Amino acid sequence: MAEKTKLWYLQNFNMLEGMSPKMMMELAENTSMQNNSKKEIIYFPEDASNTIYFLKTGKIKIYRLSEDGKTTTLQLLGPGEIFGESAILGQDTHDNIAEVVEDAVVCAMDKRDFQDLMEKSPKLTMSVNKFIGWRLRKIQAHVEDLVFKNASQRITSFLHRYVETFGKKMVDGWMVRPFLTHQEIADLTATARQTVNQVLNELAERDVIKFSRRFLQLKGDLDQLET
Amino acid sequence: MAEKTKLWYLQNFNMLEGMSPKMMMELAENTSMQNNSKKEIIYFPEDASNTIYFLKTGKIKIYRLSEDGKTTTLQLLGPGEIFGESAILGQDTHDNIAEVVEDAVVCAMDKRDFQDLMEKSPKLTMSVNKFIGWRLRKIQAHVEDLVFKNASQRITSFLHRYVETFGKKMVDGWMVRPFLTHQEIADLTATARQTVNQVLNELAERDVIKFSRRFLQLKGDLDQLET
DNA sequence: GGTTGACTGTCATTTTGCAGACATGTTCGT
DNA sequence: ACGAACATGTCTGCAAAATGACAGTCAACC
Repeated sequence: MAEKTKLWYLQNFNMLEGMSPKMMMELAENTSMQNNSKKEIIYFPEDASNTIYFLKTGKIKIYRLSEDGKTTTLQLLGPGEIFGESAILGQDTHDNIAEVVEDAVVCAMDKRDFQDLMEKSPKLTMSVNKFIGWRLRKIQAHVEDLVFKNASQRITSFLHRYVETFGKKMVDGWMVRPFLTHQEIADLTATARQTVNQVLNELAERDVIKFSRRFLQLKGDLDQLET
Repeated sequence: MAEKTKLWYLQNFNMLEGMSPKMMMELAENTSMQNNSKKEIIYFPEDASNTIYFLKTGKIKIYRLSEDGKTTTLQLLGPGEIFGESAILGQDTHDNIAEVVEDAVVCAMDKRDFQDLMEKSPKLTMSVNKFIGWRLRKIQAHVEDLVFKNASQRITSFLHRYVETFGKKMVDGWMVRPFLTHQEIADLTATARQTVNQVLNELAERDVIKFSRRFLQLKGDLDQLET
């Protein structure tokens, strides 16, 4: 495959910013690409974690199941994010599930290759550390939300983050498309489907948002979605 | 100070296992020791994170406050654990509070020194990654507990972990001393003080445990503390 | 050794949001 | 164009636990 195309794999990843072109080439050389469509599972818990993934386009969710079949989503990832990082954190199996939420292009790299590169480049190591730290903060904030906020606050502030991350700014507010199902939002916020529905309709009532299955529109400013 | 004493600083840290003696000397050289007594704060959020800490003896809790003064404890750390790791994860401030729960000996090392050593030793880097991965798993399990378990299950399984980690095995069960206050347990399990009291008394009723302010005794096997 | 402050034990009260049930609406495949 | 599968809207009851209030206990420190 043409080198240019290979390099394209690795564009738009914050984590790799500032790496030397030579390094990037080497990385790209070891990377392969796959197309995954909605509902495909990338890995299960107990699967060997030999691979680290770069999400080029689409959305992936990382979630967990309880014994009695309930679901909670730990993270919703968009373009530019990395997942399956347990591979480079010295763990040989995954402990959660990665599933495609929205058709995705994923770049995969063997953990050994990546670790070799890390040994050669302290700069890469630093970037990885930074990324992990950022991930750690995010999940701590998640805990904080679960403990301090009630159901509807969790839903509202999730919407805030969601619109901020995935939305497009318009003259009169924000637009996100496509949107998630109520059940998906419930799993992300540790609430019940019915509660999500209720809160969403309340917000629509107050004319803060407008939504349907395929889009969500925020009228006006992001900070209406507070508390 | 005598080199032997310096080296003592760094014994019993899983993370440092398998490091070369030379490396250990270098690490020890850059380490200083401090005694901290109960209720002392080691760092606050927004404090610059220039230091990484090794907990030699005692207990430290890492916690967060909400705007309206509520508390939740993210982690309770015992001898052999590391904290303040955000320093090596490329973040320049802390985002939570580290407080001494039980008189502690803490070894402190400047993050720059530590990072220099990491650059020299890929082995150390690997260990650090492993440690971070482990920390990440722990907090993900915490989230899972919060979402899937109810208050009394959280309290019981916290007791399980607590006894396992800090208790001494006896002929007829386990003993932990000193014990935590009900409020501290409440903060760790995201429950109310009164609920902790209730659950504890229930367990005592069923003759599974016996406790007072200063100790907790588990009669028989750990797996009585399940679900 | 008595007073102060922290911790424990136990109520009654109130709230939140989950669960179940079911109707309606939408999408997609054939 | 039809029906199955999936998604949304809405109601009702219920239960877990937080909250608030207060009495009893313990320990430490003048």
